Order: sequence, then C-alpha cells, then structure tokens
Amino acid sequence: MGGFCLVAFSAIVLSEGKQTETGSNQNLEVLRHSAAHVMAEAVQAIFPDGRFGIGPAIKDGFYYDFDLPRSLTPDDLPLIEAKMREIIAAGKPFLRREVSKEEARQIFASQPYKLELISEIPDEVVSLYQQGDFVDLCRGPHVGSSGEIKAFKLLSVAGAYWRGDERQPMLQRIYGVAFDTEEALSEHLQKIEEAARRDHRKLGRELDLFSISEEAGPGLVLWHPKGAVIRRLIEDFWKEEHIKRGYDIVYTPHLAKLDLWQTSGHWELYRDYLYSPVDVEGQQYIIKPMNCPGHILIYKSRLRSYQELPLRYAELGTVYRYERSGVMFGLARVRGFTQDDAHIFCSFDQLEDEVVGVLDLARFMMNSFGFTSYQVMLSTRPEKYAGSLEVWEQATGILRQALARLEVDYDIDPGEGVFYGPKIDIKVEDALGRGWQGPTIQVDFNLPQRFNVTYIGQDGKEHLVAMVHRTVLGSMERFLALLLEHYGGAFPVWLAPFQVIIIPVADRHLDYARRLETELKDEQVRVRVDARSERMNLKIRQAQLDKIPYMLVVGDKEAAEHTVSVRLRSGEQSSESWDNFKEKLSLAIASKAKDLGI
RNA sequence: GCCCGAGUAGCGCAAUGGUAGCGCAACCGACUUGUAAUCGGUAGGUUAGUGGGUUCGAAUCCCCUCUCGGGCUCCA
Repeated sequence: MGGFCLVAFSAIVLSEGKQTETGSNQNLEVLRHSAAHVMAEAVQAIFPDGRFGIGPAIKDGFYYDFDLPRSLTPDDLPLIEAKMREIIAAGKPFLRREVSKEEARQIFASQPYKLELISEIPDEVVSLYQQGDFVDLCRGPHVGSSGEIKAFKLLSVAGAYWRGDERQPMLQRIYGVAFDTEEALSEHLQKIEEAARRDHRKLGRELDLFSISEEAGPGLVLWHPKGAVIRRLIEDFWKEEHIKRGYDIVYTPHLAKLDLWQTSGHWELYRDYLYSPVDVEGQQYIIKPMNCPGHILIYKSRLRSYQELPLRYAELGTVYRYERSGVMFGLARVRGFTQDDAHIFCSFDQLEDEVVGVLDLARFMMNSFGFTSYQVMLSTRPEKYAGSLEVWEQATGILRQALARLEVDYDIDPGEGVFYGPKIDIKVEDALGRGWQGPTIQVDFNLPQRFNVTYIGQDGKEHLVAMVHRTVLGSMERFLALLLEHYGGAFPVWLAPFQVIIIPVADRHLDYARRLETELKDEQVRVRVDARSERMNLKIRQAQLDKIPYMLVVGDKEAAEHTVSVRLRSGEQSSESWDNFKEKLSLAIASKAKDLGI
C-alpha cells in the first residue's frame, strides 16, 4: 500500500462522511495513526522548520516521513520519544475540522508536500486534525486525546523517497510500534528478539552452514560442508520427485553467446541485471541470468511432434544477476543463485493440466519441508505487456481455473504480472514476517515467438508452443534461508546435517561408540562419535548448540546391556535398546517426521 | 543506486586523542568424567583498505573506497 494514498484518499472518504467500521483491529490502527501524529508534533517541536510528508499506520505500528534541516541519528529517537511522552501526558485532544482547499493551502503554505497532496484531492473540502500545535491534513479518524496512546516505541530511522519514487527527494522516516497495552508491546518486542535469534544469517554462521566472503564478493555464497549436506538432500529429493512427475533433467552451460540473449530479449529488456560480456575469440559471451534459452535450444535441437508434448525440462540451474548494492540480503537475495527451474513446452490445450500439475507439485514441496502457511498470489496483466489482450485473458483464466481445481485460496495482485504473461507466486514468510517469493509459475507468450518454438500438430502444420517457466522451491539459497528461519536451525531429522552424535562417557567406551557408529553409517545415517578427550557435559552442550536431533550417551551400563541413553535436542531423555532406537530412527527419517518421535 | 548507522583476533564485545584488552573458539598439557561450559598454560590484531588528511601523537577527528546492518527504490 502506498502510504501517500492514505492521506490523499483520506479527505475523499471524509467528505462522504463515512466512518463506520469499528473493531479492535480498527481501533489499533487508529491508535497507531494517532501515535504518528504525536510523533510528528514532537518532531515539529524539535525542528520547527521541518517539512512533513505522510504518516500512516502500518502493521504493528506507524511511521512518519520528514524533511529536516539535518539528518536524524538513532540518538535522536530517545529525545523524540521523551517529547512524545510529554505530549501524551498533556492529554491533548485531537480536533477535527473541515476547511476549503483554499484555506488549507494557506495553512500549509510552508509545507510543499502537503500542498502537493491538497492539489491532488478532487473535493473542494478537506479535513484537518489538530492536537496541540500540530495540524495535519488527514482523513482520520483519531483517538480522542493524545492521552489515549500508552504503549509505543520508536524503532529506527531510515531514508524513504517521497511517494516511493527514487527521482523524488529522500525524506527521513521514523518507524515506531504501538499497542494498546504495555504487555502487548513488550510481547511484540520479544517477538522481534526471537526473530533475531532465528535470523538465517546468524544461524548460518553459528551452525557453520555457509558464508559470504568479502574476498569472493558480496552476494556470492560459499556453501560449507554442513550447508552443502542440506542442499544435497533438498536437491536429491527434488530430482527424485521431478522424475516421478514426468520431468526430464537437463544441464545447460553457464556462459552463452550474447546473440542468444539478444534473441531472447534479455539483452534489451533485462540489461540492468546482466554482467558485462566477455570476449571469447572475438565473440561476445555473457554469463547466464536465466535458464530458459538453454532449455529452448534443447527443445529446438530437432523438430517436435505434438505427440511428444508436454515436454518438461528441469534443471538446478545456477544463474548470475547483477543486484544493486544495498539490496542483497543474506541468502535471500544474492547475485549468484541456483534456481530449481523447469520449462514446460506444451500445447495451449494442455496448459491448464500442466499448471495444475505444477501447483500440486509446489504444494507438495511446501508441505514436505514443513511450510504450512504461505500466500498464493495471482498476478494479472501489467500496463506494458507482450501478446494480445485475448491471449492474456485466456491464460489468466487458465491460471484461475487451475487454482480453483485445486481449491487453493489466493489473492490477486493486479497488474503485477510479468510483461510476457500472467503468473502465480507463492510467498513464504521469514522470521520477521517478511514475505519472500518461493515457488512461481509463469506463462510465457514472448519467448516461444522470439525463438519460434513450435511443434508439428496433428494437422501437419507448425504451431507455437505454450511455455511455462516455474520453480517449486524458488532458489536453493533463498529456500535454505526460509527453511533455517522456519525451523530456527533445528531441522527435522531427514534434513539435519548430523542426525546422531554418539557421546562416550569415558574413553573406555569408545569401542562401543565406534561399533554403533559403524552400524548407523552402514544404514546411511549421518552420525559421528565425539571422541575428544573432553567432559561429557561439554560435548552435550555443544551438540545442543549444534541442534543435533539425537545424542546417544554411552557408558558402562549401555555397553553391558547393548542399549543407548537417548537425549533429544529438546532435552528429553530415555533409555532404549539399540535395535529399538535404530528402528525408531529409521522410521523418523523415512517418514520425514517433523518431531523426533522418541 | 539512495538515506542513516556500523566495521577492533575466527565469533561476541571493551578501549572516544596518549602507539589495543576481555570472554568464547584455536593450540599445548593435566583430568576419564553419567545428561547444557573441568583446570592450567600458549599463541593470535600494522583496529575493513599495503587509501588520503588533521595532530607531537589517531582504533578514536575529517575525506575517499569497500563491506555489513536498518529502510527506500528495484526484484523475469
């Protein structure tokens, strides 16, 4: 939601005199919006010459954008907070009044941003809210008095372009959170702390899964052995499932002639994301940003009959894209990443079944990895688009139909489709509730035409194929980030880099420990013995920190009775006969169980 | 790319103008331990940059560059 709309539309709604809905969510939103006004008043008191942008309520809180004579630093926040508390303690009433636009222009004569907003309001009457010395152009509603705002905290300052447009001046935005009780506030702050503990960047280092080295370059991921184990398991599972579902696995080169990317249109339309060409014997090549042209060339390596369709080419394809500095984010947004890509070539008649198949696969993948809540978005035709309106309508209808057939709940993202076709995106949330695009299903009307990708139909004539680009995880990098945050690093057994660690009580128990290790290794279990001459307590602690699912403590008793003392990373303990444990373990692994089942 | 902040040993941090210190980790040694940190010792940094400046003196102040973090923009 563009913040400025809130204000711009506010007066419209007001002039109709409609403020009907009530309810606690609504009340919280009002409270947060009022907190934004109080913050603006505080900032005005500190910076009398400040210019004001907009200040809406957002999820959990509010922000306000300012244009101030100097930069704000985090040190300013406590000062502004203190001023806000004064305003709150004073219990200033929020006064609403309606004035003509002309009058409003006089009131906001020194406020260029407000004047801009006023000029875009179609009505002749606008509404103002005032508390203390601060007057704002605003639809409202607001709380009765600043005294009603109790639990709030300012979190951060950030730059934000006026109206979200990078050609416009950059304002300073202060973010805050507000709740109706102190308890709710501190609960929320605790949630933020918990999210920081689940941050995949932190867990990645702590669990020794991956790193991003300044020496290699930003946005380029180094997968450490334990991270690589998880990736390998994901990839193996992915490949197996794709083969089951009629995909062919292919490989394509990482470098290809520039001409190919000119044909595909990427050179023209996607150039900002491409790395500079390299010269190979006088020919220009670029490193691939996408896998599609490669798959198309495989398709086009010979004439195709309708009888072969659909053809589904899948590749764990590593691509490189230039991302502007400042947009990289851990594993979730990088410059080199491996997509779990596939391209489906089919006839238009087959499109719906194919989309259903992909949707079902995406859902299966999400469930297999434990993601139970995700958001499905259908993105429709943008303003700039390739192909005819009619084809777009038809394809969008097919996507809708596919969603309906699988009874998937979804939201519509109007105009957010790619220029070459409509798409379905699945968004997964990270620990802080930020949504990341994982699986995506995109219909393409553009590439088949550009590359003349055809098949010979029953009628003996050439027909253009329908093409679907799709991922069912997204990319290995982003998917690992989401998995890490989802599980807080405590992976289900089937994905855990180490599934079992054997901890001998004393050195004399090493032989027994080794015997167990060998048996488990024979069954492909990822196991090791902690044979260091350290105290058992230390080994347990470290295994806990490593979030290893099963710790087997073995001493005299176990060796004598052929048992193991099982400690789960949850802290639960039990004594099990060796065979019994092995059976439960293999069951937990095979069933991809989310809990440890002992 | 833009705004703000930060960068000190592998990690977490201290030292705010007087030539760097702590904890964990690492290494060595002792201990052989029953469910989340045994004890002792050793070594490790030209303070992001084989950048520039101010100063008698810079981790500390200023400029440039790089990287990271919070946002904005972008995200086929």
